[in-house]
Amino acid sequence: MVRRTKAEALQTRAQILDAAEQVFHRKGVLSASLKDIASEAGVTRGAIYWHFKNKHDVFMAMVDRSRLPFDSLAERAEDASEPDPLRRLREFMVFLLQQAVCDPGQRRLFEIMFQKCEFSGENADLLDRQREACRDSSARLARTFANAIAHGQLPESLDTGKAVSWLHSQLTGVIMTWLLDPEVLDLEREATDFVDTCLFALQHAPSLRQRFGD
Amino acid sequence: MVRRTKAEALQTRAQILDAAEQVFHRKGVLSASLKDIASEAGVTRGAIYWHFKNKHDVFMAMVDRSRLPFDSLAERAEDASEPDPLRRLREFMVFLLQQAVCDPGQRRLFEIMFQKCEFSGENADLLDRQREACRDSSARLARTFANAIAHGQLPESLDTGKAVSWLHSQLTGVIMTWLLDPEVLDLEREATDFVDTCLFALQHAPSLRQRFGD
DNA sequence: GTATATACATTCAGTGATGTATGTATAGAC
DNA sequence: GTCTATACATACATCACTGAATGTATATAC
Repeated sequence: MVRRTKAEALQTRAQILDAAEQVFHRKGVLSASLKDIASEAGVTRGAIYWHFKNKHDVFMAMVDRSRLPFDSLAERAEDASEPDPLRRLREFMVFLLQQAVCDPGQRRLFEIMFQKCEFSGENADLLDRQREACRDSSARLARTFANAIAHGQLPESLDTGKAVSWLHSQLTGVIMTWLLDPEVLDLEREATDFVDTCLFALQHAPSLRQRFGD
Repeated sequence: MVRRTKAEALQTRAQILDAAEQVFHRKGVLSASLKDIASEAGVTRGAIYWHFKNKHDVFMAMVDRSRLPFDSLAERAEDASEPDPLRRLREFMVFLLQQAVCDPGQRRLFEIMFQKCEFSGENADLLDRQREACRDSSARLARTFANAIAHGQLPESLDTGKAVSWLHSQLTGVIMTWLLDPEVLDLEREATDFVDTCLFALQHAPSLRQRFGD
């Protein structure tokens, strides 16, 4: 059977990306061959080369496809008319962590990016894109902090730059640590405590305040 | 020229490991070929196959070689007779971060492990070893915390298990974030503030205390 | 209804990497 | 001084993967 309809072709494309996710997760992005992906998807390499330029292209498409559903939540926190931005931020962080635990696809993606991917050669630009995404979310965080400060939920003297990179490190680190050893951490249970600890430090730690010596 | 003396052979071995570190860092562990490493080291693949079984063996040897010099510092913090364990812990953490910034070899190692390595196939056991190392250092941290609690430097109600994994996440995260975007973080300057924020949370955050509901 | 572009499957040549086998000159044991 | 194990270099066979070329049957445009 050949020459599917357009809808079927789109489905084939999606199958390939699903298969790629599985195979990348199982064997690593570089160790995975297009043959592996093809047989996992139930097609031949020809189908992959029809839809994509090469393996790197498949990988990029797979990453792009998972534009996180977090945007809407994050946007509410940085909305200036939001009366309780800190609570939104808390919700967002907890949701992010819970999602990593409960959504297998999300977890697989994290594992691929953190453990099953070599950022070298062609994949090096993936690092650039992560950097950009990181800066984007940092800008959002900064706006959220400003919002919370305006509402008296965070101290005015908070060094927002420091606080942003600090909070970012937190989230990255806890996800990494959990991925490495899920037995030890039990992220699902401790997510709220973890987030609360972060927020507590933001509110009260003197070392996150601005310095006068600068 | 062939058949070097034993000392020269050891030096050749070290050269190969140095070269491997460079090439792994530049091209990624999996993308790097033994030919690359050999020419970087100024030898042929024959020399590598004499000293090592295969590329994976080279990689393992390279990782093992860098048994961190942190042990002595960490040991002092968990020594029960240490009068100021929290200060030792602080010193240790600051030293760790400063080392990541200032020692290029250390930084290269971090970048290789975090960004230039696929933990799949043969490399999967590297993950296991990291997990073990992580558990080891967690046990040390737990002893250090107990020590600090005994000295009244941390609250008795501190949930040490939670605190350990929390602190571990911190360090992992800040190193990852810094590696991803050194421009944004300036870890060298902010290392002490970062550590102080961690310690502050340990001392004061209610969400790191034990719960009665359990 | 025909033509053409589409959505793949199949085949093939080329490439680079690996592991091993072999060559070789010397260090060190005796 | 001879002999053997050592410390490599060189040469070779193999293999998997890639990318492109070709084949082909059918949607779809007209």
